[in-house]
Amino acid sequence: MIYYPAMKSPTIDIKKELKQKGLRVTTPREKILSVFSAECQPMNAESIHAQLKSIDLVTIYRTLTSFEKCGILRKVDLHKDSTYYELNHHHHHIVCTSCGVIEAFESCDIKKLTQKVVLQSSRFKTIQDHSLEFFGVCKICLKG
Amino acid sequence: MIYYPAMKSPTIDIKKELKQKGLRVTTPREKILSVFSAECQPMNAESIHAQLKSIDLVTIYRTLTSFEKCGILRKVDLHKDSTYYELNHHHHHIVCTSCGVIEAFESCDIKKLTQKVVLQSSRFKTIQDHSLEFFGVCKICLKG
DNA sequence: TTTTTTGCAAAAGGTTTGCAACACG
DNA sequence: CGTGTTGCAAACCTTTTGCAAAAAA
Repeated sequence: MIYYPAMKSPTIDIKKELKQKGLRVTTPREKILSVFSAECQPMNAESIHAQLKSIDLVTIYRTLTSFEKCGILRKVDLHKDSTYYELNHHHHHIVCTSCGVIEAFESCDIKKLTQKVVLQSSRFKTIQDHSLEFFGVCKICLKG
Repeated sequence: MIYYPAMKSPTIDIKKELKQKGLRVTTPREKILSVFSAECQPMNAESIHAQLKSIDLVTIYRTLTSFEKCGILRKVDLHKDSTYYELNHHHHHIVCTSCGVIEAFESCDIKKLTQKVVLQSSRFKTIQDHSLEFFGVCKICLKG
């Protein structure tokens, strides 16, 4: 999966981050968070396991779940078969529906839209989060 | 899954719609499209099968895939375990992260944002589609 | 009649669960 | 020491594939 990030890999104090989120510091958790910190791109359980073969796949699934619950990671929907996670920064993606290349971008000014949506909604008073992904055909595929 | 639609169920000429999209008119396809037309909400293979027990689950999967390819349906990501599809109208959702209730809305003015994104992108010149879902806690859950 | 679609059985792929051994705090 | 976490095996659930029979054009 070719991926063009919107920003450089963040510097994370792994141990500190885990403690802050109320998680015990264990070797698998440190290693898995390190991978996300270094790669800064969406990853599924299998792609992490490929880099950390000594860690059981089951542990990776459990770690991803607990990281998501405590807010370290977030799920991303890229219209792929498995669940992808990434560091919980505010950014979005453009996915090429032909070759699958992904480009990230940070700017996303949908405050106004969010406000409008809340005003129109009878059941929601506030909104915590949103997912926004664009799908198109990249320049290279357009030419081919 | 409680669902509040943004619009009334559309009136669809099932046979015509199938032919228009270049699909053969078969009983399973007519029935499955009827379900979407009547319910007007996101559904997965299992929920359709629950209503159409005489149709094999495999046929439902294959039908959903072909409906998506020809543009009758689109995938929606609701952060659930299975793949949900809905009629390919332009609308979005607010999902309650506590009880799972879903509210749909139609207005979505992100043309400007889309243009901005394309201008900033070095790899994409146009964008065909976007997914936009909001996540929050509904009023009822807030009180509970 | 030719081509596509369906149903059944079986397999595949991703993810979860049970439980004993182990490690963190 | 007590509780949370890991690894292994096995189960589970959703989705896909192969193939012969049935149906559409």
